[in-house]
Amino acid sequence: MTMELPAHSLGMTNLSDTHAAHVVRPGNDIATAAIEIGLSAAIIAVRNDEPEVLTVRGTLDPRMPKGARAPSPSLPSGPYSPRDHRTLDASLRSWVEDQTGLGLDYVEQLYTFADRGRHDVVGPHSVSVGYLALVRPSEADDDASVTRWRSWYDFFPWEDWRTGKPQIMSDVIEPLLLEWAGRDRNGDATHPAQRMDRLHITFGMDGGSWDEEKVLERFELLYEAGLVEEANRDGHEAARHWPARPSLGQPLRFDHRRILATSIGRIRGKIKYRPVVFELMPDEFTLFELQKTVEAILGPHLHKQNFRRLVESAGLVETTGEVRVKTGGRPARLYRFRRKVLLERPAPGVRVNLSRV
Amino acid sequence: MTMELPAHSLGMTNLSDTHAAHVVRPGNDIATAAIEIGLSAAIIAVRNDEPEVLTVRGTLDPRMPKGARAPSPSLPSGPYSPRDHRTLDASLRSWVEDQTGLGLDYVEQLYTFADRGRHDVVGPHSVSVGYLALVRPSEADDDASVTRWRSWYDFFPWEDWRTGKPQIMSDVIEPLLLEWAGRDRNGDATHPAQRMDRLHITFGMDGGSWDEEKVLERFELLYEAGLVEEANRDGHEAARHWPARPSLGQPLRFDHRRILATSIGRIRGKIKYRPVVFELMPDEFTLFELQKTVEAILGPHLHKQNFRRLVESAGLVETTGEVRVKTGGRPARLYRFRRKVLLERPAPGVRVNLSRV
DNA sequence: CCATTAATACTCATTATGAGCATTAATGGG
DNA sequence: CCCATTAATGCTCATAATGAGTATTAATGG
Repeated sequence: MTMELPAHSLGMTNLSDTHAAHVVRPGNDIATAAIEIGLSAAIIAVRNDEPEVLTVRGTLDPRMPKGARAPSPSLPSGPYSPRDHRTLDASLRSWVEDQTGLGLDYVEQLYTFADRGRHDVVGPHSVSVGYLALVRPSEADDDASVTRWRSWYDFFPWEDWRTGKPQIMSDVIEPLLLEWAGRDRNGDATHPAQRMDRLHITFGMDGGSWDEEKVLERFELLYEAGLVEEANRDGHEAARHWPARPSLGQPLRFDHRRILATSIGRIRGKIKYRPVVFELMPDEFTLFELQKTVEAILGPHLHKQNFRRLVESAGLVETTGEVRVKTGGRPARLYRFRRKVLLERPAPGVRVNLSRV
Repeated sequence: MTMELPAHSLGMTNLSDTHAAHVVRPGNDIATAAIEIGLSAAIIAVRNDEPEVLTVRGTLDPRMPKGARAPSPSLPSGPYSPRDHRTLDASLRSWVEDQTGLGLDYVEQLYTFADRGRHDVVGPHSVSVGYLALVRPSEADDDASVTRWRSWYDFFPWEDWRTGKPQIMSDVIEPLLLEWAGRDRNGDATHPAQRMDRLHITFGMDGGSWDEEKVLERFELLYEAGLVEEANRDGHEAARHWPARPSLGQPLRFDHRRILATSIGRIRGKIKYRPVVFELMPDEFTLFELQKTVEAILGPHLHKQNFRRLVESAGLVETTGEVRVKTGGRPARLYRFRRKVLLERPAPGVRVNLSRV
């Protein structure tokens, strides 16, 4: 048997040139500072073709001074309590159910962050474990007054390419980023166009292309450039370079916008090679409804006939025998997810490609 | 523009049917049990076409009774100390350098585990963050007496398909797993062939195919079945069902074999779509050396001519102009990684496919 | 000088992918 | 009741990507 390999990558190559003495300490003794672990979940649903995330309203602390602004909303979150739960997952589900009433089905751990100085909290050191959860529209009711479903583009307006390049990119972001890149040379001449390279890769500026998966990279760059409110909040040095204090998109508390960025990037990537869309669909749906859900997440428009061909030929769905009539045209057949594909999958790994990008 | 979507997945669908009362608690207060965070790294290198991992020898504690067995080796690891390091990464690099003298370049966070009862440690609760690091063979010297490079197949002999299906699969593992699956029905009749389904997916038994990326899933299944030493060590119930106490592969301390399993699965997956192989290569190499490194990781043999075609057409490498002579045949041109591809990458995400598997 | 061993160059059949064109079947108005 | 409109479906086609195989070329070691 032979395989083919794909071809490239951003390569998370971190160049740390630290080379200390070769002191070798055997064994490993775990004994150090006590830390708190916060679990946060970006809970995603697609409702009316709009990708949404469940937020918890920023409530105004009654002890706060009059006229203080309500704090930013946050993602459902809470501490990990090993006393009550054996695993992080279990703890998260429990917290989410307490806070939102939602029983989660699909849950995926994203990343563990521990940036000191990237929260507006004081107190003990905390490490933050981010999760992604997907729920079906039927689960996503709007009753609660404390939680609220919001379009994820409220927080990342520059990610909304559903109708072409968003205005905010050309009008606001690109000029500001160019200015930021311009300040690059002032620093050290060792890295000539380091910043422009990053803009090229992450924002597709200067002739690059837009990679809809690089949501986190873009947010991190905007944070570093001091262009999102969180950077200002955290007292990030770069934020002081802007006299006008620009603030792009709605901020979230703690590092929650970073977790949401990670989630969006992850789901955009995963939807392309794993049948996760079905976690967002009701039991029965038309192929076009399925397509619109995928498009809500990815942005660009898919070729309808080819989408149908792909989904059907891959055996992902089976018809229910019924049709939906009020489509505006010819009635559409209803389908359901064929769970059996999960058992049939041929040789998933055979699709080698080295770095196709 | 239109895109195509791939088609399936194991879908980490966790069915939690917990549906508590819809108690909604606003805000989010972080305040709970103090926990320790352990960082561990699976440091990988390919030396002489053998995929290896750096281990720290299990030293015999002098207080231990005479004749006690030396504890299992472990991965380089240590606690996260927020006082000394701002990020988890920084802390990890520092620990690794202390323990092994290695300055890491490519580092990637894998997963955060927190299974109470899955360590042989007593004391405070600890959460474990696993990392994957890749180093070049030139970095991987064998001097130290405390650390040791070992083939990763020492720990996962069933993963070694380089010369076809490994003996241990047919002779030992499959029979034991079938026995385990047989005990399934005894439990509840609600899940008829649940275990067989899992064997079908993870081990390709009963007509399924072997997915070289499912390293973690296989290890977890063996753990659950009580077939790896760690399950016995942790007092896992399933381990008691085996009178003969089978133990497959070399065990590691704590949950380190799980972290290594995650690493192998991750790198096997990633090498197919990101140019991470080059993190394992010296500056100059022949295309066949590159291929052998990929094969060390993936197992199956690649078609030589097609591999060359892929790598060259993707613009991943450029020739140095020199050749290597002692190849055993015609001299081979030397190549180096073309770092510029990282800036050229077209539209990486355009490769939509929904779930191609 | 020749047999052996790889490296490298090409060719070919099959599939996968990206785009259109054509047909079918509801709906809402004359 | 017929027709224009709007989608859902069905099919065809050109091109690119993949998996395999055959043919050459250039060292090395008797």
